[in-house]
Amino acid sequence: MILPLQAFSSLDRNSPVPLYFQLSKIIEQAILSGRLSPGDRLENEVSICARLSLSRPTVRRAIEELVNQGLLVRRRGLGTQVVHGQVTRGIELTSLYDDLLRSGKRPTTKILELRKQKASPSVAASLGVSINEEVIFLHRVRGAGKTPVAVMQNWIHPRYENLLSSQTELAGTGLYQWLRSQGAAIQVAKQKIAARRASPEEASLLEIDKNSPVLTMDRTVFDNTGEALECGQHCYRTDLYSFEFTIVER
Amino acid sequence: MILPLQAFSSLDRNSPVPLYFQLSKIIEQAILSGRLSPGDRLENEVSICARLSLSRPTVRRAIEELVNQGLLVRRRGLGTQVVHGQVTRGIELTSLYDDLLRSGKRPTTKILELRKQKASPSVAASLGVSINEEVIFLHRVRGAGKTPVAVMQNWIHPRYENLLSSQTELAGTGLYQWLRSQGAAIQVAKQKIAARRASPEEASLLEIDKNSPVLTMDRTVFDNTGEALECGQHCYRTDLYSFEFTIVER
DNA sequence: GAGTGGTCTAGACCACGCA
DNA sequence: GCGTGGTCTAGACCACTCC
Repeated sequence: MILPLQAFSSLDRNSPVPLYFQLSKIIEQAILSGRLSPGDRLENEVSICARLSLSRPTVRRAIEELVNQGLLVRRRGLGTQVVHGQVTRGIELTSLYDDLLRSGKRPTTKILELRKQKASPSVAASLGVSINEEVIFLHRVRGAGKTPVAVMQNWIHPRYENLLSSQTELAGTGLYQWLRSQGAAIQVAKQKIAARRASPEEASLLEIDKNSPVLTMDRTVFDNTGEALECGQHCYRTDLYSFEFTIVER
Repeated sequence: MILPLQAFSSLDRNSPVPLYFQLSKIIEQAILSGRLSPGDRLENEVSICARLSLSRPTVRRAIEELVNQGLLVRRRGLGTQVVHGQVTRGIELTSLYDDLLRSGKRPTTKILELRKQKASPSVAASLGVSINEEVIFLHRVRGAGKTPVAVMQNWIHPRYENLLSSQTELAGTGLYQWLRSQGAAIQVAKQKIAARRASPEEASLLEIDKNSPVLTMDRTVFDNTGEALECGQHCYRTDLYSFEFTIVER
């Protein structure tokens, strides 16, 4: 099966959106909508170039995006095919707030603490500040509707000090959304996912039995200058949250 | 600080290894070895091109690899810099066996079951076979030295039927290593990480208390034809295992 | 031999950040 | 205005797979 011509009518060469990105989204849409099914072969690169009057590097880059997302596989001499299996979003740099929104839940936030705090050695190391320098400490319970989902502790770099007076915005959005609104260009995150028993305090906040298992994520986030923005320790109810993602062999 | 010239002496234009890959490894090595420190600026692209007699797309591709690994960040008009923070390997398509080896442990395997089994509805869906078609079922305990680390159940596509007579090789290597030795080109994996209480059987196999938390991973692996190779449900001791990785905003 | 993706070149022009 | 990365072109040659 071949990607139908009709799908390509919408390339806009005057758009600020790069051509490779437009094309990538068009093909992605063809896959997600089912017009291209698992196992189907994509039209070959050279032919796409000809039909769309694009150069081959541009077309290759569009396809590459989807290969890196795990939607397509390429084999030299054979062609490009749609991967089988359910489509799963990769882990992206989103906050739990966005995740809940996307899955149709109504995200809620209870801010337990928002204050300055001297950096512990581990927080100082993560954020690249001196030990005992003051950083912003944020302690929240995130929920879906009336159900608590996660207890989150974040330590934010002191250059975002005005977070201290933004409690209201913070309650209505995610931390990342707020950081972006401050001009931060979030780019890289290093994270660790593990599990343990809930502490008594966590159990009570999450409304689960003492000693229940919780899923934990420790994460440090960097911006496009390569400097740390914030680090956090989060713990999630195991009955309401898990991490799904796709990895691709390079 | 500028990447020193000397580092570039080793480009081999006759090697089958692509130039962009060679260059990428050279820069990566400069970062990992500390010759380039977090915050350091990389020499600009055009100048690298000139010095190495490479075209700009080739140099860009090399740098791009490292940006996608979260080692570098680029800013238009400003340059390319090394990201702060510890370097963490991304999650790769490796088996627990490889993970243990890399961290200096001595991986052990106890195979509990290796036999044909009719596919359950969910296994059939994952592997893309008919319900009740026979697949290969593999049940193992993986350990480090004498300590059990994970209980792993895998269901392998019936086209790898000769796994049934490879119990010995399997005990000494990882499943993925065996699959590759059969010509499988593992390419994409879709996985879910979660946590729950251990079942009584799991607790006994992992030598942990009943109801202890375990970290779980469900994974389906696809080859370069886009077809499923195997799917598995694994559960890990939380005191011995966690998942670390880096994600990059696209 | 024909068809496919993989690598590479040598440019071009643009958008952005800064002085 | 200048230097940086971001996008794009129009080719070239190669490696692999299948017939």
